[in-house]
Amino acid sequence: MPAGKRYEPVDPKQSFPALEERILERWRERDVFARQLAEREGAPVWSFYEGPPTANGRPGSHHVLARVFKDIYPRYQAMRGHYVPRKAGWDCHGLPVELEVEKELGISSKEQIEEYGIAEFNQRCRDSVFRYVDDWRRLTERIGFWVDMDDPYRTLDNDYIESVWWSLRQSWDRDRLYQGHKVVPYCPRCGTALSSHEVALGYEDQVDPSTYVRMPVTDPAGSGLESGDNLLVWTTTPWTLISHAAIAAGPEIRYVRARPGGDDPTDEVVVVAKALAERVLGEGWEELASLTGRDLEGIRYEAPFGYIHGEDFGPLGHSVLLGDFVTTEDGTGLVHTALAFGEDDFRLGESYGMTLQNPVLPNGRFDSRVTDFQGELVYDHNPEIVEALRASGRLFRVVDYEHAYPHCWRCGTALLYYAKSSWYLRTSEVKDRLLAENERIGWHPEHIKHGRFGRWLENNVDWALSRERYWGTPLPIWECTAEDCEERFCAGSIADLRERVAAGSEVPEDLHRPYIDEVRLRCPADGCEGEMQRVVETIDAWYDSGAMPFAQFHYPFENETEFESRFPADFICEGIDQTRGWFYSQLAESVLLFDETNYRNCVCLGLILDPEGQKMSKSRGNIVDPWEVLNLHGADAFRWYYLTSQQPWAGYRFSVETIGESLRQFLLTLWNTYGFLVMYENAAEGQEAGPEPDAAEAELDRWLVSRLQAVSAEVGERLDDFDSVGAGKALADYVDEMSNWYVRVSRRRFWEGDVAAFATLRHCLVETAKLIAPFVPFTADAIYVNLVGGADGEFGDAPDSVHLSDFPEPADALRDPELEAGMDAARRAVELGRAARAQAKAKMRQPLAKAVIVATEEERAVIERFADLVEAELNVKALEFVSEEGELASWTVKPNFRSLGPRFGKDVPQAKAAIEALDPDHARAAIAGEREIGIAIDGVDHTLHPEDMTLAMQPLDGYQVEAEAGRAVALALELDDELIREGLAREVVRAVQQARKDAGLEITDRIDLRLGGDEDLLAAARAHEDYVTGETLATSVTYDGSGGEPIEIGGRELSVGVGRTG
RNA sequence: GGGCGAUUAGCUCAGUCGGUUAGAGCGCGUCUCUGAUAAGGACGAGGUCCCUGGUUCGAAUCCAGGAUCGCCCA
Repeated sequence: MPAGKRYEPVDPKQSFPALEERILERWRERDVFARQLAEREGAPVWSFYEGPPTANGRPGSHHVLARVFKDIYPRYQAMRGHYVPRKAGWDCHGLPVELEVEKELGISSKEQIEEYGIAEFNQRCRDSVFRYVDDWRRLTERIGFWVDMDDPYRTLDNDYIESVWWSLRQSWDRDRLYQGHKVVPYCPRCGTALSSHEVALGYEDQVDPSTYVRMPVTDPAGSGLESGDNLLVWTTTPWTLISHAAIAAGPEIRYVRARPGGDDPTDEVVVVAKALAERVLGEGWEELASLTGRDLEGIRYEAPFGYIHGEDFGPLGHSVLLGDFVTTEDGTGLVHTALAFGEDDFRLGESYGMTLQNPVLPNGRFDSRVTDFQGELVYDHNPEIVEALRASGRLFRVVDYEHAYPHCWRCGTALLYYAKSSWYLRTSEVKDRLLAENERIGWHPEHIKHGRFGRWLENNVDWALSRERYWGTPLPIWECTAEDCEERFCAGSIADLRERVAAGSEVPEDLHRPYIDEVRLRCPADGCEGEMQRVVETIDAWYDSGAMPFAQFHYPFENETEFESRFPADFICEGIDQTRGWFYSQLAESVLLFDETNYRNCVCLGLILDPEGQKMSKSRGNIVDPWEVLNLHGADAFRWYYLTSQQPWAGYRFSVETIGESLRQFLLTLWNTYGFLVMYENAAEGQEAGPEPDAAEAELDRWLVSRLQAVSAEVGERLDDFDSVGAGKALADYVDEMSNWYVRVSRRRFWEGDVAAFATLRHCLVETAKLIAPFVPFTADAIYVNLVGGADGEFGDAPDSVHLSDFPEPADALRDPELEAGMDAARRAVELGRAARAQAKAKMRQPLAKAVIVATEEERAVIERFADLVEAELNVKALEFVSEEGELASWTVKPNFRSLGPRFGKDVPQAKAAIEALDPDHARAAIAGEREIGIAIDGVDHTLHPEDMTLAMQPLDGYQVEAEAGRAVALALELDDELIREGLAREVVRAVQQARKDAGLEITDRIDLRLGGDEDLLAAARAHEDYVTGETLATSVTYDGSGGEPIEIGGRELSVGVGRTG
């Protein structure tokens, strides 16, 4: 460090937003982000995947949260020497985009979209997804998120789509892409399936007939039932009974063969779950036999309606099957199953290989098989169907039942759960691999692994990939249109299409609908002359984003090395709501394609709430606009708040004010410490270079450097573990120690221009700037640039930005744990002394003769190292130690339960009593290992170990002392004339300093001092004239009272006149 | 309805694989210190660690049930 370096003056009233704008400008000018990347090229890659947002809305505070966490760890790892490329991305497809455009156009159905024109509609979608991209860029830069937004991946680009097609073709080749059926919420009026969030919009209460139906057994199949026994089933949608296919029973559920009770007992025999028997059969029901669901499997019975025959469903039609989904929460424990109208029903049928029968047309009306209700809306005829059951003697009971049922949010029609054909990815085939790879992911928080995410994976079902929509990646499957040909083709590249394109057709510029729909291919089947046409579906936009690990590089068509060097990612980070979204889609695709997870660590983020715990939303009007925070407090305050205030997945309750708090507590403290150093270093002219940190002599300096090593180690470990909260805590503690202890007790050394103090504080601040750089990149760089580069910006061999430097490595040689512990003890002694002063109402300015410190021998030794410090802080002339039991203190022995518990177990209370009754002197000797102590419990002798007890000093009653566990400080309160004079002299100094301040003098200005007023004060000032003039930089002093404002000091009057000299 | 999580001071949150006397910051009150500070320090008020049971010598911590809130899913 060159001698006499001058620094840019530091404005103690610095506006952080303005400072950050300056730093941003400097980053731009010097291209710091690009240089950080360039300098690390060739180093080990630390890979980050950016989960793409959609830019069709303005970014909000929750986006700032995500982007701050996406910044800190890559920034840190780059400083750790890794090459950390950060490629931005945009999610462009999907239903939300379409809905937004529909809203703009004032339309709300597929028919209307098609009428409007798919080409025009998609063009509008394309325009809409980048509508706010400039807002995103501005915000991203302003909050200091370093990500390459000049070369982002975009899911709508042809290259991206081609990579997605390649991946689908991979699954196609492995027979993992197939067409199947699925039960979906479906609006029969709009003719479309609804996504889950659309369904959630439309729940309404409605009343349905809660209907219990008898199904007489025809073949007990060895179950122990008899023919004619009635299986009881329950449904709230009687119209589905027409499609009744089977009954599901829970394999572990206990069922009873029983006679109903109630007012009107009959002889009939029914079968229900035992847990529900009383509710269904009434009080007084009679159990005839008990059996499990497993026993019931295979029983055949007569279905309530004959429109569809049992055998039409396959061999198991109209028989009892086992289903894990059956509960005894409601109904009868025997579940009416109609394959086409329920998720569970459908899957049960699938697992038993049943044949789907669906007598309901896509318009919600019965088909010709249902002769009595043909062409009628299904749910209009529940009453007639119930009546028909009554007439045939099958109705056991019917009551009104009110429940929430989903309706179409567009038209209000009650939805059907309806089996539709759809394209699937066979993810269930790789379920075990998904679970195994999940084990390898470092989840933050940990419980996601086996909780929310693990559970979800365990229940994995095949991914319903297709959507009958418009703005999305087209499903690249072509089908032959020839009558008898069932040939299908899955394109894995644009070249695939070019190779097969039929005469008169060509591959379009834009791979989206409707252009891709026009591409016809030659059918490859032997002897088939037909042409192939694309299926109409697009794919789930989640698949797009999940494809980013490879599609962002247009892999495998190019950039193979880039893909490989960055796969898998070391780190991803998104909102916790992505567990079933991006976290899943990526993992599923990577396991399908590469048999490996594509991310090693995942940090989950919670929700942003207002101070009342309400979700922030436009309609509530409680949104915190990120720009408001940025303009008022700055990005670093925002970042620091998010990164350190609490575990990020727990969610945040915040307001603009909350962030001001984090600014004051941390950034301002640091800034002031830094400003203090710069002010004094600039003031000390012609200073020499101070010693290197490893050559510091003063214990305080060595302490601050030692603590720096400890903090560097801690922060590094925490950040390695994605724990910004823990790291931030360590940093905040250190900054507090630096400011409120080191600087405060070292003020005199700075004042006197002690180069060692300058060097130490400068070194520690520069290193601290490096440590905080990933958290608060602006402030960190501001401090670093000034302290290292100085006013003339000469960096020598050092990098010209903190973000180009290496993260501090702790140096064990500079650590001194004993010193740290000693300082701790000294600080505690000071705290106790201050408390004692407050208790005694003895002002700090009044010097006291001595402080008596009660401490053990070991503590005494360490505190004595800092005796001067403690004396100065307590303003006492001397320290005295009491370490023997005596007039001030007594010993007490306390049991250590941690050690006693495992050994004594139930007898701990007795051991406790025995220990507390010990003679303290004996206990001390035992702890010192000088003698053994035995205690007897229930006639058994035990020897106590030294760690079984702790010794504490207890101040004796009757002394004005402050005490905490084992320590105490007492103050001598008697004052003699000399002490009083000294106290008064200090009062005078304080008054003069105030006068200097009021007169607007610089701290280095020399003054002529004129004092007048109370004789005692003047006498005290005279007696300590060197002290008074030295402290106040007075070159001359008179006591004639001429001029100056009178000031009142403890009932005495003092007039102070100050005038700048020369 | 299911899964997951949360519940600790007026507010925002810590609380180390169970150790007996539960902490911090902010806010509030009293005092104090101050030529780095938008600050610092001391003291004080403020707690049924959501409730009920259980396990244990010992529970904010572990288990079960319940309540409330939130997220995800239906």
